[in-house]
Formats: sequence, C-alpha cells, structure tokens
Amino acid sequence: MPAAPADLDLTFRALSDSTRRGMVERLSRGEASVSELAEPYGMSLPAIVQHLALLEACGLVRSEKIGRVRTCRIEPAALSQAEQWFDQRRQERAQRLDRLGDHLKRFP
Amino acid sequence: MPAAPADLDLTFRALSDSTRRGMVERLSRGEASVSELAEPYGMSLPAIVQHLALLEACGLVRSEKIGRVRTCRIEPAALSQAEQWFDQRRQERAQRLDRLGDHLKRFP
DNA sequence: CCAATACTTAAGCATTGTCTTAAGTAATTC
DNA sequence: GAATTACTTAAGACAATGCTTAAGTATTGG
Repeated sequence: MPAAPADLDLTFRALSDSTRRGMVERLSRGEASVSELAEPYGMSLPAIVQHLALLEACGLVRSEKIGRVRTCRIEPAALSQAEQWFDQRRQERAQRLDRLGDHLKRFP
Repeated sequence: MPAAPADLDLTFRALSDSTRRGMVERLSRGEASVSELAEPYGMSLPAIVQHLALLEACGLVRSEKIGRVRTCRIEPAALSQAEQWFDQRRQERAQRLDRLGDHLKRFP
C-alpha cells in the first residue's frame, strides 16, 4: 500500500524537530523506556511524552507498556516510506535528464 | 560539509506540508515560474510565495528572476542531505542487529 | 502497607505557521 | 504611455506547536 500524503505530512513534521529526531536516532540503536528517551533532554517528562505521541501517530515508533515501564522501538517500515518519497523525486529528475539527452541527440 | 541539525529541522519542516512537497515534485520534473507553481493550488499567490520562501530557506529550491518572471529549480544536493539522515538510521539499525547476532553466536 | 517509581492527564500560555486581503513595484505588450 | 502581467510587501486573523506546572494513576520494592 502506498503512503497517503497525510501520512507523509505527519512523518516529515515529526522529523522536523531535533528532539524527536534524536529520539529516533536513540531508538535506531535499540529500544528504550520513556525515561531513558527523556534523559538527554533538559525537558519535562510530559513534553517528551508529547513528542513520543507524534512519533507514534505517524507510525515511526511503537511502544508497549509492561508493568509501569513503557518500552519504545522504531518501526523501520515507516522510515522506508519516507525514504521512498526521495527515491521517487530522484527518479523524476533522472527521467527529465534522459528526455533532455534524447532531444539533444535528435537535434544536435 | 555535514548538514547541521538546524538545516534538517528546516528541510523536514518544509517537506511536512503537502503543498510544498507538491512544489518540489513539480520542480523535480523541470523548472517552473512562480505562477506555474501556483496553478494547481486554490491558494493566493502570496501564500505560494511564502511556501516558496521556506523551500528556498532550507536550500531545497533556488530561483532567479529574469525580467518579471522568477524561475525556480530544485537543488538535488539538499534532497540528498535529507536522505543521508535516513541512511545513517538504517546503518545504526544494521549495526545493532550485527551485535545481536554476535552475542547469539558467542552465547548460543 | 507505604513510599518511591514511571509514567499519564489536564490545563494554560507564549510562539509559530498558514493563510487572507490590500496595496505596492517593475517589466511587457498594445 | 496606458494597461496588463508577474510577482512583492505588509498587515492581520486564526489555528497549531511546544513547552510548562500541577495533580493524577498504576506498579513495585522494602
């Protein structure tokens, strides 16, 4: 299934904040609890939870609560969907250059 | 030179809006004037110019004005910088899986 | 059981975004 | 040279973000 535009809105918006990107970077190296995620930032826990909510809303992160600890992991598939958008742009640029080349060959 | 975090903030924020993404998609197929960029959207020209300003601020788009027409092009390098962030995350995930594999081999 | 831990929820508030309309300016065209 | 075109600038309305503090609720260790 293709990524809906609204999903990309949410995903890129989530990644536009360096705190949230930092959280994704942290989780790319392995799962972490909410407190562990919060630790590098001089920020209240509610603020971190709000950031986390955005990361979950766009599917970049999943979490489950066991006992009193919520453990968070990244969802690689969601990152791939965002990457695909870049891949498509690169393809379009390449196609344009191909057509330009054709014209130059046809009318040298 | 590596992309500063602030640059990534701007770039991802620029891409978090479907109008601006649409403009990048349009420009990936070839250069366009401001009016041409505006054409698909039921939006005032000032609004489009504001979107364009964000795309220029993060370096995704460049433009030059000749006569009364401003011509816009994408800057592929800026797109690549954003892609690199994804590449780094994938690498980190792979490294983690490698280490996990090592441990499993060491303590089977 | 009581206190500490690990979040969670709610409310408030300052700042940013995303549009709008109105009023420019500079380059063409007739 | 007067009208049209292609933006450009400015100002403001209104919603969305990114925090905060205060006050919860389950777990869990002593």
